[in-house]
Amino acid sequence: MTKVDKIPEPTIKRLAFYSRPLEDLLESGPPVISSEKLADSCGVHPAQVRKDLAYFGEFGVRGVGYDVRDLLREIKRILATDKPVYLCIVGVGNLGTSLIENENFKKRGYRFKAAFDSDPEKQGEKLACGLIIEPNHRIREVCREKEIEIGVIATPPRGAQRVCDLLLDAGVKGILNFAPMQVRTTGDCRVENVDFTVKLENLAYHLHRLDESEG
Amino acid sequence: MTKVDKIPEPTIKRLAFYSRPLEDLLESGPPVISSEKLADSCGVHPAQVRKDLAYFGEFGVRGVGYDVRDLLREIKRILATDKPVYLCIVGVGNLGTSLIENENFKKRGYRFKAAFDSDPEKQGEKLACGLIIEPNHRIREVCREKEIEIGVIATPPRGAQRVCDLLLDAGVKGILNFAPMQVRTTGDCRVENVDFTVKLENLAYHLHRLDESEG
DNA sequence: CTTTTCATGTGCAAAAATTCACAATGTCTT
DNA sequence: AAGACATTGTGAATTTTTGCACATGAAAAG
Ligand SMILES: NC(=O)c1ccc[n+]([C@@H]2O[C@H](COP(=O)([O-])OP(=O)(O)OC[C@H]3O[C@@H](n4cnc5c(N)ncnc54)[C@H](O)[C@@H]3O)[C@@H](O)[C@H]2O)c1
Ligand SMILES: NC(=O)c1ccc[n+]([C@@H]2O[C@H](COP(=O)([O-])OP(=O)(O)OC[C@H]3O[C@@H](n4cnc5c(N)ncnc54)[C@H](O)[C@@H]3O)[C@@H](O)[C@H]2O)c1
Repeated sequence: MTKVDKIPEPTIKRLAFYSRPLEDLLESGPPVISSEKLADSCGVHPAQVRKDLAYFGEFGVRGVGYDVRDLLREIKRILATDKPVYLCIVGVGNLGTSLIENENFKKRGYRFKAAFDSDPEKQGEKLACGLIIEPNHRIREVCREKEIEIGVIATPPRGAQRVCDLLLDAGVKGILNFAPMQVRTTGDCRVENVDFTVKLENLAYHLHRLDESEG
Repeated sequence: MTKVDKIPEPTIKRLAFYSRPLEDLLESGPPVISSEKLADSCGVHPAQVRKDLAYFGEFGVRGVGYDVRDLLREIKRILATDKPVYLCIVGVGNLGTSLIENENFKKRGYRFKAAFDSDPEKQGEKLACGLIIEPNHRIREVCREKEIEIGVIATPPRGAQRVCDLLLDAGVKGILNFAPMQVRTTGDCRVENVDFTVKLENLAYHLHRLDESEG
């Protein structure tokens, strides 16, 4: 299907990145874009864009560029977001609620099909989206029943590993972890960690470097 | 100060990563840790840990390992998070509120010193942390007055670039951007983007790959 | 005091990722 | 129809990052 066996990990990240400006262009913009323009709006090198896309096929027209609509469709197909992806969330606190209510996920085909929380006070509560918060012991059954592929962890770090184990047991194939700790999984479940403080520490480091090189 | 001019970007990211298990160990664990153990709990290679740390000095003891307390202090010093870092947030919606209320930031020395929102309904509202939501036109004055170094953007993507420009004008040196779009800055202000859907798309891609290789 | 043990720090090799540079190939103009 | 032009797709060169392997040095054991 693809030109090489193993696609570089950074390429996958960038594909998702490319789709943002393409979505904007689709609504209001020229129907065609060059690798240079696309690279510009994503802050990468034009050759990088071409090489990334070339792993999966020849989507462009020489001398012209890429058809915005076609390219976006191809990228979505590659990333497997052309069909809905079913999610569940564990931990319906501040962050969890804001994730569920966020329109961005739905727009991109990610659907929350279930929500779990260990707090008995919250169980049974009906969310704006219509979901009812269920207890943790239902994770296995509900995930299997609703064919949930990805679990989102939005609990405090203390409970994260236990929740992770429950999700593994429920057969999810991917976990998006917001708790600031490393969770262990088996080989056939992939974890992506989202840690804002890592990004902040990155900023703090470079701010400081800037001061030094100035002085 | 450091052994080479340019520290690899991945090294900085990992330093932030290393600090989390160290914080846990500090509370309850042995006072010394080996590069192997530390690497294990972060999912990286032991030699990587040693090399990353070696850029900044010799923090370990041969035959023994690293003193947890010392190492954590060194890492915090390197990342410039040994002193408080002042933040402001623009866009106090679902996500913004959950960020402000999150204890994790405070624990690591990040302090929200101001909050802004363009919605007149929200302006003047007092948050749980004591901050009062101010209008955007106050960004410049307040940021300069309170010596805010980093701005957090939590507005819808449409307004993000405008907000970014205001923050630049206010003299912030770093921006943490949660809006799913690329914002443009001048050279002396660094941007870090947080985009959950990129991570989700990553997961979706690999889920699909897994299916393929199985079939 | 000497030997053994253990884990660091690091030069070097390998692997991965990025960028260059240009032939290939399409469109537009005359 | 031919030439000018623009931009892709890609092999090669370069840069960056990772991992190996072992000398080095500190502590513990004998
Ligand atoms: N809020 C943020 O902006 C933010 C930012 C970065 C990281 N995080 C991380 O995300 C996680 C959630 O943050 P939050 O602000 O929503 O916290 P929160 O305290 O508001 O919500 C946590 C929720 O998880 C539930 N919970 C606790 N243990 C559970 C378990 N074992 N199983 C199921 N549910 C459980 C609680 O009942 C609560 O509803 C934390 O780990 C936090 O560090 C949050
Ligand atoms: N909520 C999430 O979990 C989540 C996840 C991923 C990304 N995001 C992104 O984060 C951003 C905020 O998300 P949210 O869920 O909090 O949205 P929200 O609609 O709840 O809040 C947005 C807030 O920004 C304010 N605002 C709008 N334009 C502004 C401007 N120009 N200046 C100042 N304030 C302005 C609004 O008044 C509102 O209070 C969005 O870009 C969203 O895509 C959110």
